[in-house]
Amino acid sequence: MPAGHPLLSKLARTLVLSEAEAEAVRAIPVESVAFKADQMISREGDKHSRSCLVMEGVACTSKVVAGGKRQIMALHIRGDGPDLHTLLLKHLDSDIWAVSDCRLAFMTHKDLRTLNREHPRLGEDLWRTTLVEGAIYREWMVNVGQRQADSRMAHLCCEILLRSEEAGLGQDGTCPFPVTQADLSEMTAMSPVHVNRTLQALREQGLISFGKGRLTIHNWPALVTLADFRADYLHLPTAKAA
Amino acid sequence: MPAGHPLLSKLARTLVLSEAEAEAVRAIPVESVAFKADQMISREGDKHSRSCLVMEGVACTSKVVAGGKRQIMALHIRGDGPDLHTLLLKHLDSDIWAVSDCRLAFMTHKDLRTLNREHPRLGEDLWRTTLVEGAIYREWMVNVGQRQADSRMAHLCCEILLRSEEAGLGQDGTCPFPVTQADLSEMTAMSPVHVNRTLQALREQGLISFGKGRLTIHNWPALVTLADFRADYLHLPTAKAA
DNA sequence: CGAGGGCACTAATCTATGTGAGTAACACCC
DNA sequence: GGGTGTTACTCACATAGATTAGTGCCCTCG
Repeated sequence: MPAGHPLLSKLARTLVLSEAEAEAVRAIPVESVAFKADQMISREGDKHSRSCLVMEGVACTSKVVAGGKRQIMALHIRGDGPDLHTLLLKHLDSDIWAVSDCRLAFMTHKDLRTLNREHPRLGEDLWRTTLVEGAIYREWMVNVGQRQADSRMAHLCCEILLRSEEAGLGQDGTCPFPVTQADLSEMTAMSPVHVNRTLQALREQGLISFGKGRLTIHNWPALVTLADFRADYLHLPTAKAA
Repeated sequence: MPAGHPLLSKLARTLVLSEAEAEAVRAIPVESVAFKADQMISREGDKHSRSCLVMEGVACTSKVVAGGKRQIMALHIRGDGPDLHTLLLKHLDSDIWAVSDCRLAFMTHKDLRTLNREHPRLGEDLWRTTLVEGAIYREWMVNVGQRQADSRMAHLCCEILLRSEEAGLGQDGTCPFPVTQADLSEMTAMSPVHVNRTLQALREQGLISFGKGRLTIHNWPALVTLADFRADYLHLPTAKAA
């Protein structure tokens, strides 16, 4: 995250802050913590007194089922709040992991509640953020439940690029995407082998390249068509449509 | 919904309201509208100036993908707010349908915003509601992505019973569940044929009965085990554990 | 600079679940 | 009270994708 308070950068994406509001945000102390790839950040059942914002790298929310299989339900990039909901929900119902090396900014619930009380407009934007997350969950469910492997993977790529651009991380059809094929398999609910086949198919069609922690989309319109992608569910302020 | 203001009954599930709070809620005008089974309630892209609460029957949130296949992402029973998020999100990103005949209570965003402003504690509970919904989306994603057909169906049954009990609709292992097998197939992302096979297997094992708009669970512990069901994600105030 | 560990990738085989094409049992309606 | 629509249910067969068991390429670290 560029210099400045991480929460400030996040809010400034959708809001124009008054000086008083900006000051209130800057007053919130932040502890920045680094995590290595595949390190657990929080565990299901944890009771939190702080929430965090992703500053660098990629984190995820996941769950493991009885048989040991794991589903990644959400990917968190710069500006996302993986556990904002613990502000109001007593315990965490999923695990949170670092997917790549990453750095998180922790703020206390107490401070966030005070902000919410004294600057309801900002609290509302935080609430809005959690609602957009919900919209993304819905779309991922559609993806996992109904789309074929190639569309499914294509859809994920479209989303990642748009969200990265929104976070100021990507442009011109390319963005950082430091995840392994095994990670992709847990996001898309396919086997790692099939992820590999599918990526190759997309590559051979000249739609994307993926590797070395980076995703590049070569033919956005074709990918969007294959993916059956409509960006409305991301509720982006900047309406990059086609 | 029993007599009284629908929003009042909903909030009273988790909160003890002061007389002033209760009065503020009762002051909100409600329009009650009936829908027939399979009638669309709202369409993707709609811009709302009102939100609703389910009073009777079952509604769902769903999306249709390019090939025409449909995923039901959420089921809404008495007390649920299928489109509460339109309070802060400009447009709807999914369709909302009546699954069975149902009755909804509509309130204007204006009134809800006023309530939120003047009684932040109540607004917070509404926010909390949307966060629980998010937790349910996460669990459904795990269900659709990782669990086998029988566990998947079992998990859905466990959730429905617990949520129905919480809504005051079911008890002693039985609750109304007015959905068809085709509906179930769209919730679980399996084919209708396979839903039928799976239900029969669960019946033969003496775990559940389902039919005539009603679900009965005969062996809760066994079903919970098969389903790999842990209720924590529902964030119920009454902690019915095992 | 050589060894070990990830990770991408491949190939052969298997299986859970989908598909298509029906029949049977009701419920509603004219 | 027979026609029509809806839902449950069956069977035979097809297939997308899982599984298992690898190989080989880097990168890193000692």
